[in-house]
Amino acid sequence: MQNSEAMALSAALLAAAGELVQRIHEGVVARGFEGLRPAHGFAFARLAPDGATVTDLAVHLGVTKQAASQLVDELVRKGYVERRPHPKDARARLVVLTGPGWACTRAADEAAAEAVGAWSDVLGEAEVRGLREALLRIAPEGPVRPAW
Amino acid sequence: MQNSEAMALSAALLAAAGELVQRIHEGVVARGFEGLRPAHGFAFARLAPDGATVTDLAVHLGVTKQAASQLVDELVRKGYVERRPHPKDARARLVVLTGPGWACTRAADEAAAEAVGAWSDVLGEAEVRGLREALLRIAPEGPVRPAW
DNA sequence: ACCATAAAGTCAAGTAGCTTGACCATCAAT
DNA sequence: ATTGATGGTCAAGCTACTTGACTTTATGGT
Repeated sequence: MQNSEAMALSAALLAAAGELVQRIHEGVVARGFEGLRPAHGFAFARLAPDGATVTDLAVHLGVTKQAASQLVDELVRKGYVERRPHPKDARARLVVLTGPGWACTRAADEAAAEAVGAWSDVLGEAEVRGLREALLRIAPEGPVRPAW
Repeated sequence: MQNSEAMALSAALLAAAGELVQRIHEGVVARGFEGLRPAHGFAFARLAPDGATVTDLAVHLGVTKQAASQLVDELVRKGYVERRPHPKDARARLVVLTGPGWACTRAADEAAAEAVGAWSDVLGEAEVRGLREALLRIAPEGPVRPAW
């Protein structure tokens, strides 16, 4: 592997990831959810199954818990999540999605499927599947929110 | 393609891209270049062949020219680039890499080759090649500096 | 040749999202 | 019961970015 090929792969990877995030975000906006940034989507992904604490969210996003708390404030203000008392720990609070929060999560799923579908048209479904599995083997533990 | 699979692909793509950027950055630091952020590397990539104007750089990075100008200021202060008069346009200034700038660029190439080499150990060279070509066909025009 | 418009760059001020630091309430282990 | 660790918030500060205003030089039409 020559250096220039490694750089070409890096650039292609960044371009693909950037374009995907952009398209998902546009799809979400097109479905009527405004005032959100991609970072909020990363948060929704963590909150989706059963909710999470602010600290969980901070770890997931790779930021301080103060930053995660501010992000939750914002989502509460916009009606996408709410803070509920934690069933097992009186210090903690469980942040869960509201109705609009779930709707937005579904919209993001749809937008993602749409964006990836466009790739299937170019590569074919089999190769897209191969792509996903190769990436999963490469970076199973990569940061969710790459910061740079 | 189901929605959940699209999200899995998105997550894997982001994780891989994030990890790659992180590793390249660490490799650059390990080679003795400090005080730099990944964004500077994206700038180097544009400056590498023959230099570029601040406006070129701004377009490449997807930021305002003021932001690009500030970034150049910083790189000048740290000795990685210098501003030279533009040969064809007295308004413009050509930003070019200095010796240390070139050395840092080579270090980044090496670090990238190292990181991608680790992937080859997992996937095999052929599949990594396939990955690169699939990504290039998917997102030839993606943003260099995904912002989120 | 002249003027109007556009483009390259910089200075200055404001902003948004993050950080560090300090603090309180609660948990868990001795 | 005491001590240290953990979840969360408040407050202040930092930094990379933005918008706005301006100067200098290029470009194109008349």
